[in-house]
Amino acid sequence: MDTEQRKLLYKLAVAYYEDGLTQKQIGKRFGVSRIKVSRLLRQARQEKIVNIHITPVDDANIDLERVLCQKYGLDEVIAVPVKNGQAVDFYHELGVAAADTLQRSLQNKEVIAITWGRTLKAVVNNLPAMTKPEIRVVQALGGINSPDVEINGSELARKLAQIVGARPILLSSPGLVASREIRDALIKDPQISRVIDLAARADIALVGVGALNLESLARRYNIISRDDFERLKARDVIGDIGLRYFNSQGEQVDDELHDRTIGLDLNQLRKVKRVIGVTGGPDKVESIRAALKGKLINVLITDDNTGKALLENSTA
Amino acid sequence: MDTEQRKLLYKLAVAYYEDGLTQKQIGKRFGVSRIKVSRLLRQARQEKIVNIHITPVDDANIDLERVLCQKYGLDEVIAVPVKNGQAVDFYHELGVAAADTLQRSLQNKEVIAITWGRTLKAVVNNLPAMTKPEIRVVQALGGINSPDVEINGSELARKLAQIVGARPILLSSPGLVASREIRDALIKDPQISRVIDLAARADIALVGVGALNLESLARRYNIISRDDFERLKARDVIGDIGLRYFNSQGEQVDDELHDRTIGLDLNQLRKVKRVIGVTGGPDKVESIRAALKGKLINVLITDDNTGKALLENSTA
DNA sequence: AAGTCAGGTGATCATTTGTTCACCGTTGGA
DNA sequence: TCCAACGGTGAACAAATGATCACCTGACTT
Repeated sequence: MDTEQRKLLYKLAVAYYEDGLTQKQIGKRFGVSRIKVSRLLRQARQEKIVNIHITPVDDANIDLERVLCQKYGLDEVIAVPVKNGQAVDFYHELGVAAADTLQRSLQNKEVIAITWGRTLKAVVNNLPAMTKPEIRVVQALGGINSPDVEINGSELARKLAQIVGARPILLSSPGLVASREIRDALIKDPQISRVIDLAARADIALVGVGALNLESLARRYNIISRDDFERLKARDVIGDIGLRYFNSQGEQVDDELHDRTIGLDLNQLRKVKRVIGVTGGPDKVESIRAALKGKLINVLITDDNTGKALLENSTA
Repeated sequence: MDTEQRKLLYKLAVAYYEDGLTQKQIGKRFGVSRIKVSRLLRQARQEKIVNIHITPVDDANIDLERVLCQKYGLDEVIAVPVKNGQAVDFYHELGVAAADTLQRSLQNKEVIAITWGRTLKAVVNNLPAMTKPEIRVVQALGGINSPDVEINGSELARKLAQIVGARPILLSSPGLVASREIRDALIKDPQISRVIDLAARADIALVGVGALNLESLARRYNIISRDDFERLKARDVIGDIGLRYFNSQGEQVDDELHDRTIGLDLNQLRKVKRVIGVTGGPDKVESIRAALKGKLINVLITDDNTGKALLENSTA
């Protein structure tokens, strides 16, 4: 390119980026039409006369997060650094990161749906107190019988609401019942159906991701029976979100369990604009991958080891 | 600042500047309001997380030009490099630079006013041919008797118009007459007054700057008499633009010469949005400085030596 | 010599961005 | 305990910017 031209681009760039003039002002000053200034400035960027450099923060996982974001089409990924695999720290770290992200997402009048699990408990416990009375916290899955009452959906929703200063909206029913008939009966109750409808319209959903294996709480706490477990396995189920089971493509699997579950289903969840999935661990990699493939989650909060594993291709 | 906060700023900056997302999209993705994205991006710039660097062009005068621009509140300054003080090259170089600037300023239907002089001749001679029939070139000062006919305003206006492919509008009168009465009579002629009126409404004025000294063409060609010269000197006149004389503050000086001159006066000139002054040389420094102080010129095209001299403070 | 195609132009319109304002919650002090 | 000042917030508005379109010009082809 012409030296004169380069010089002009330089001058325009200085006027725009350093002196902060508007394109119109620059056009007037240099006797060029406003639109031409716009084009010349673009050219200056293309010609690398203007360089925009972003100082990287010293966090090794930034790249990992970005690549994951792109690979799975996510809105945001946070991969917290976990040196050793210590369990206590692990949940805490995930909880802190998720709490931060959740807090940032809160304005004043959202509807937040929440499921259950150890990770979500950590999220709730790391959230600072707020006063947001117009926010509603909705329990997205019925109650769970577990030794640790604090991971129960009702308890989590209640506590989250309390911390946020919001109104809790709870599901007064179990998450899983013995038969389809019972489920149907419960669902007819407006007290229940209304809550689920509200959860389906949530602005934000805070969910964990379960794996279908012997370590999973659902199995360890006998929430699903051994028969259920085996049957799901046979149907290539790989994990769940809120007891809604999916296969390796993140598709909802048609099983009678589905008809005994009371809570948000996966198709409803997919419609929520911001689904924050907080989860990690070696045994969960494949179920997380499936959930991501199925676009069940928009924001993934996990640890770096899990993140790295997700970058590699599925072994299945 | 918080590391988490820095990380967020980094992510937003990458999304905005590298991935080219809009602030609205980023807000949606990160669960933050659009307006907040705008504020955070500004913060990222303040915190130097985002650095905008402009590659300097290898032209030593860029800084000089910029400083001059600021010091005198000009729109633009071009200081062409002149190693040796060779006269021929000097006018040619100034002409090339001015022609480039003028050309850039031309759209399609401007009115260009032009005065006279050696420098302007060089400008016109370095302009490439164009076809802009809607442009009008107006002679801003009546004719001058000089040995070199090509520096005469009529000739310059005619030639400029021809090269641009535009319509010339000439002043059929001398630039300086013997008495106020003659001037008044000529001015009454609509043929003449209309031209001056048009010049006063010009979009662009192309002018030289004269010094009031013995080297000046006005004196050498005896355009102004020895008496005129001495009288002006006594009135602290320091230079002229188009035979309109001004003092060291660039203010028009009240002298009878003024009433014998036919052409644009300084107050009219000042109203033209884009006055391109093409001029330079050691003997002209102080008169250029005065013209700049008086805001008679918006765009200065000169040589680097003159530019440097203008940076220093007046000796007067 | 006429046609046509590419490149560049400004006008117009739509989008994006920044600014201003009123509001709210918090904090620090009386 | 109350009040006032403050910082932060989004809504509404204004400004700036980018995208699209139709047009023109100049160069090359037929």
